[in-house]
Amino acid sequence: MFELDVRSRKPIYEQLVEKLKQLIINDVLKEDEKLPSVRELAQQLTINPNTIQKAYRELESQGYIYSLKGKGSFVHPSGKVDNEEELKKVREELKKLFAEAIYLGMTSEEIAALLQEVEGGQQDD
Amino acid sequence: MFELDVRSRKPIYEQLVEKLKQLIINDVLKEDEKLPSVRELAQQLTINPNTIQKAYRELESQGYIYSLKGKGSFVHPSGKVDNEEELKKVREELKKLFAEAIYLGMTSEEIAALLQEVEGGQQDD
DNA sequence: TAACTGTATTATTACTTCTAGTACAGTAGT
DNA sequence: ACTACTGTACTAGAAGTAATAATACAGTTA
Repeated sequence: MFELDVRSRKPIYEQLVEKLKQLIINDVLKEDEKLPSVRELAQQLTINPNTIQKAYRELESQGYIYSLKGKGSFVHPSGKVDNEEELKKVREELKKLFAEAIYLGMTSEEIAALLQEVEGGQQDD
Repeated sequence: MFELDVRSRKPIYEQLVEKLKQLIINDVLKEDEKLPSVRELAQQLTINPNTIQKAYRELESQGYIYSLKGKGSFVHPSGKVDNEEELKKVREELKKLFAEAIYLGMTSEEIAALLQEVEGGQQDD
């Protein structure tokens, strides 16, 4: 499914959250699609089930997946995500990153071009 | 100068790097301005000098400040920062964040508006 | 009932952060 | 030369976090 860098300074469960988020955002994992079970994914990646669960819990609290006891964990339908808290964080991060990009010499045109690139890729894939 | 959240999950030195970066980017700390010495800032914030040094070392490696033995640490002039590695990271982060923002329901117009806002604030303050 | 699912708890190990103390080297003013 | 600043480096230990391991409980499905 994907790889993790165990030697990284970043915690494994954070890497997992990021990777899964990317897969969901880029529609590799479709709406309501079932994710691998905690134990199954743990076996595939040869890491502890508790670590997987921690990542799933985080993803659920951020609104990216939902979990049903006895059934499994599923991708939260994109349109129905209503996470104002998460949106606020993203806006703040965007502002910081814009300031940083400009400081490092990027023009707003370059940045806008990146945005268009990503926007196009969303429908396409 | 600023405050740190010791109870945060984030390492103190990382918080320090972020805060100082913001001050530099937003021109609160001007070009070639002298930063507080390692020991001085440590005393002000009541944290260990080694922690400050770690933050300064990180900021220097990212091109935001430069340090002169016996003299002090200073803000790197913005125009002369040429950190292609850092720029690459920022581009990647921007792409991820754009995808995430769109997924959470932001339109590219909203995102572009944020960019304009930040761009205007750079000259203004 | 059996075999799956998520979830929770406790204990232990491993790793990172942070602190503490010390030391060395360069700069500036006296 | 002396003093008092600067940055930098190193070792050792304490404290906190991440990751593992083992177990248990609850809900679903066939």
